[in-house]
Formats: sequence, structure tokens, C-alpha cells
Amino acid sequence: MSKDKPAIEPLRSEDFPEWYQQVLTAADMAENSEVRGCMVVKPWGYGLWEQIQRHLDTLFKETGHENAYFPLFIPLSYLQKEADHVEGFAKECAVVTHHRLEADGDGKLVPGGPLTEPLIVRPTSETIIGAAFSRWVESYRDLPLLINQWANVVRWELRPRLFLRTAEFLWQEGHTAHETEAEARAETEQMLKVYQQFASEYLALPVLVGEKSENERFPGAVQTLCIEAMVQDRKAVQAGTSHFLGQNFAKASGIQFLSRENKQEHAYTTSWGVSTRLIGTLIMAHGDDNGVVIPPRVAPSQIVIIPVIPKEKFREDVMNACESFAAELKTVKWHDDRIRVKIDSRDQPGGAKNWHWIKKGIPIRIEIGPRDIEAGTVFVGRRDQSPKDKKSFAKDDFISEVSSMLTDIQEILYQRAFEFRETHTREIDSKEEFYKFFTSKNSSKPEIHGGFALAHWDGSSEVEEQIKSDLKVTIRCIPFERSESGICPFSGNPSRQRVVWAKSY
RNA sequence: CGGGGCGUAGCUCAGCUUGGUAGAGCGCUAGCUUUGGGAGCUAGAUGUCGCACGUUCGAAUCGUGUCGCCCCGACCA
Repeated sequence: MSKDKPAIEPLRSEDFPEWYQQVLTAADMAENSEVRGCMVVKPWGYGLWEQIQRHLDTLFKETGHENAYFPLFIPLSYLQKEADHVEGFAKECAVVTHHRLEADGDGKLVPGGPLTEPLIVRPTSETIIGAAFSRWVESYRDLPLLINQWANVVRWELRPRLFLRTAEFLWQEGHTAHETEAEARAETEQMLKVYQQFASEYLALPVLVGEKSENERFPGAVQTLCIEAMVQDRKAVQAGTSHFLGQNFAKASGIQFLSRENKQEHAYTTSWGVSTRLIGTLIMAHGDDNGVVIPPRVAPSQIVIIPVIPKEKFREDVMNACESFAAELKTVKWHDDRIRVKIDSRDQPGGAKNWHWIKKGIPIRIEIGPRDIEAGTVFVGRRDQSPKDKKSFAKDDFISEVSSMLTDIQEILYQRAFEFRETHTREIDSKEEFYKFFTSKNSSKPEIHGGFALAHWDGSSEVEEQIKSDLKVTIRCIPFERSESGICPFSGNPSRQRVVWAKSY
């Protein structure tokens, strides 16, 4: 086997979707289940989710939210209360119509006991949480109500993809109710900022922030804000959304309160969420031809120690040295957390273990063998560098440098993703150039092309829909940071600002 | 729901045209040798050939039906 052979076949540049599948398999993060569209999340993938959960949960609590839990099943009638909401979700709902199984004549089980009202499995919880809020809110003194739930939801997707779009997925959904429109809008913006901060500081993902166009808005929302990331095939991923729902859901669910003026009023509500899609985004943004690359702040383990045992007689000494070095590393703190260290004591050749952890994307690998013990050194490989770029450190030097090394890796990953996005973002002022930008040279097997186009737009859905049907390109967001005004290259009408166009997942 | 493709070992697949009783590589298990860049040798285990019916002395192979999966569209966090 050649020394420079990458671990993943095919390369990203050859077949990005297939590369993504192979990376997930190689990193042992998740697999498709026997139920179409559903995934089994394996420990390394779930460990990443746990880190995401833990940090986000802290950020939610710091901004005053509390966790609660609401039912998986929603009465069908609830979904019908908000007209746009039904239309948005009706086509992808799992419906429960019976409550038991009965044996038929052939010994097969068939559904029995039809329900008087069918239940849907939540695709999102606005309606059922709204019903709870309507009971909880009576006075302006009960507001604001700031609730989050960690849950699974089901959207019966026709084209699933591990982590990016699965029929069942894990997420958090924040739901809040407020006395005034201004307060609810401030909440919507605040949570978007939390997502932006989380994406950049923890996931090392630069994201664009802005507003969705009406076409792309959450069904039932007045305003949808979003964070959008670019991944390495230059497509956009909507990585998180925060919605200002106005009084739409309050009216649908009857969330009313007596105001300071002693009047019955409807509350203003918000909802906001991120999902296991963040994992898919992270993999597609940072992964390379050797597999997953996990930013240290969310890595389930940040360091793996690989014992090198050339002869059986060394085993005990090497294992002891690994244990004691691991213990020492675990006393080091980074970002208020103990460093997460794992020893790979499996009975396998060192080279195989090295590649195993490279594919999983662990930030730092440390080899310790008899020569290191004698010299008081450790042999260190970083996931942001080439697999063969390994360096020897005196043990104590490594201990004192490990924090800054983790910081360095975190920052380099962010910087690479940022530069990638910048390289593939372009201001475009003519229709012709725009169409060229988003058209691949080889239509039967499209090469990686396009990116983010910053172009003027007259604000009409006609233009949006034309471009969507021509190119499968949509407006990903209308940035908060406004550009100069100009002319829409598609209609010739005036445009208030440039918007971000891209193909998306 | 439209268009294309595929169901054979845990995985990737060959065998099917021309019917004769099940194969390869990888993985797995054991032993020995190995281990600082993805180990080698030897010996093993693993299958209702998606399912049903039919043709036949005989079906993975031929026919009919059926179920499932994948890809491309429409829908979408």
C-alpha cells in the first residue's frame, strides 16, 4: 500500500456524495437502518451530538431558557389550526391511526382499535406546545415564557441522507411567548446570535446570518432568520433557524393574557431549532480525503493515546506509561473543561490504529512506545496536518502546550472553512454570468461548481421561482449587513440590496 | 407519484446468456510470527441465491407475479 494513499475512496473531488457516505462508514458514526430514511447513530456520532447538546444547552440556560418535554403525538386537529403550517407539513407527516395489533386468520398481526381522531407524530411542536402555553399563560406576569425541548421529530422525507435529511432526527426546539412584538423579535435575533456563536466558536463553521425570503420561510412564521454554511461541494446548508411567529400561533392556539391595561391580548411567539444536521454539515465542511475532521471543542475525545508495543516484554511498561500520561493530560483544562483523553489498547498494529483515529477525525493522536519512555517524549500527530507530519515532544512540553495546540487546531479549521467560503463567493451583476456560474460543464456527471452568488434581487417571487426551476438555485438568505442598492439582473427592476444565492441541501 | 437500475455470505460483487446441487475479495474466528505508516502465513466459520407460484428428472440461472432497496426528478431542517 502506497504511503500517500488517502483513506477514503473516492476523493471529494471525484464524487462528493459518495465520499460523504464513505466517510461516515469509515468513521463509524452512523448507518442506515432497516426502516427507510431512519438512521442508527453509533457511539462516535452520538458522542459528537452529546457535545453539541451539552454546549448549546449551557448557552440556552445562560439566556434564561428552561427545558421541558412535550408529547411525541399531536392530535391531527391541532395541525389544522394554522393554515400555512398545515400546508407546509401535511405532505410529510407520519400518522397513527390505530392503538393495537390483532391476529388475523393467517396468524399475521394487523392494526386494530381505530382511533377516533388520528394522531400525527410531531414534525415540529408549535401546535402542541402552543396548546400547553395557552393553559400556562393568563397574565402579562406569566411572560415571557422561555422553553426549550430536546426531542426527536419525524418528517417523512422522500430522499433521505444520513444526518442531513432523515425521516426521524434529533433536535432542539425553543418555544417562547412574549408580551410585545419588540420583545419577541429581540428573542428571535438573540437566538440566531447564539446559533451563530455556537457554529463559529464550537463547530468552527463560519456562517452567514440573515433573513429568509418569503418563499423559504417557515410555514406559519412572520419572519425566519437563519444561519447558512457552505460545505466543500460549494452548496449551502441551512444549519439553524430562528422564527418570529407574530401572533399567528398564539391566535391558532389561544395563547392569551390580560395585559397591563387589563385587556385580553394574544402573545407574540418565537421558535428556533438546530438538529443532527449540524453533524452532517460539520463533516462536509471540515472532512478531507482521509475522513472526518472534528473541531476539538466538540470532539467526543480530543486526544487518543496509542500504545506502541514492539515486543511483548514492553507491554506492561508501555501501558503504564500511557495510563499515567493520560491521567496527567486529564488534569489539563481547556475552555473550562477537562481534556477528553482515550487510550486505544486494542490488540492491533500501531499503524492500523493510527488510521482508525485519523478516519474518525480525533484532533490529536499520541504514540507512546519504549523509545519514548526512555527519552521522556511522546510522538504527536495532529488531524489538521498530514498523517505523516508527526512530531516528538518532551512529555512536559506537550502538557504545557496542549491547550494552545487544541486552540490552534480549532482556529485553523475555522480559517480554512472561512477561506473556502470566501474563495467561492462572488458578486454577480449579469444574468448571463449568474447562469454560467451555476451551470456545470458536464451535465451528465456534474463537477463541483458554483458557490455563493451575491446578486441583486427585486424582491419578487417570480424571479426566485424562475431561477429555482432553471438552475435549482435559491435565495439562501438576505444578509443583515446590507450592501449598496442596485438593479436586479433578472428583471431590470430596482433592488434594495444583494442577496445570497446558492444550490442547497 | 413519474423515469432508470439492482436484490447471491457481515460488506463489495462474480456466476445467469447456454439449467446439473454455491464462489471470490474484504471482514470475522483460532494458532504462530508480527507491531514506531493501513501486518504475514496456516487453518476455519458464515448462505432458504428477496419472496411466491409455475416450467423441468433437476432452477441462483427460464416464465409469471409480488415485495424491497438504490439513483434521477417533484417535496424538504
